[in-house]
Amino acid sequence: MKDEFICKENCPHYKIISQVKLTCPNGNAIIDLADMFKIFADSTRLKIICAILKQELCVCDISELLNLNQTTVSHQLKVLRDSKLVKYRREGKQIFYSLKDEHVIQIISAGLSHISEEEEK
Amino acid sequence: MKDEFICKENCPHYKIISQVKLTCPNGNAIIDLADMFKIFADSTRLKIICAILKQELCVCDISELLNLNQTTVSHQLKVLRDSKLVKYRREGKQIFYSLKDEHVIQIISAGLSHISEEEEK
DNA sequence: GTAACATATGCATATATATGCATATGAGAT
DNA sequence: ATCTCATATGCATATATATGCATATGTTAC
Repeated sequence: MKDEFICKENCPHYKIISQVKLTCPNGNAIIDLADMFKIFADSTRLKIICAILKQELCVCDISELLNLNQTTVSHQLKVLRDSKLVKYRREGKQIFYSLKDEHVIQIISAGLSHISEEEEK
Repeated sequence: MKDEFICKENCPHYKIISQVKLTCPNGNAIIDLADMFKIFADSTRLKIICAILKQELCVCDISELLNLNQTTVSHQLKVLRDSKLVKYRREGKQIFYSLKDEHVIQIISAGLSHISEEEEK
């Protein structure tokens, strides 16, 4: 990628750019943030999250409720476990999942309020 | 997908399930929400968003600042335009992009506060 | 008009990932 | 120990999407 032909002298506003560089989150934080949003970027996972938003449910309940294959639910629950968004407890043969903290609710409601405002326009 | 062999009589907690069905966002809202989070789920787009968080920048500035190919930046700006998260204005040959509203900042800071709390643990 | 520049877009490709089948694991009941 | 049930996991596959090259579009200057 040659940078000579890209508006080197004319265009870039160097003073602004150096200011922005200071205030931007650093590269790792950005990647962590993107990884976190990836978790919410799948409708199946979002449905699961919403299902356990207010109470714990076992895997089978979630499958039944959302009309999803048990395998699919387990796969996505693993993703949610790995990203530490859910906790779980065993009770006999069943495993009950629930949300780990309140941040999830904040993130989702921030998203929902954006969506709903878009619809008004 | 046969539903007979899935814990039909033993497991599902039908009363809870019917309650949850009432409180869950409906399918379309979930899909819209997932689509919105998809936008934030890519580090290149997040970088671009952060770059224009506080002031407008032209495409060339963004490429320069983030050390990204101009084509890549244009592609991702198109995604952001299509999802109505950014606005833009032309000034001569250059086009300046900026954020469209405050929701973006709320969503990102909700995400950031989750990230930073995770690190403390 | 043409040349130069800033940005956008079509196409091809590489990479990620969501899903489902088959099967493994782990727990209770007999 | 064996059977059944609830859940998890390995593997294969289909789909989505991020990127870059080549090129098109739109603007200014001459």
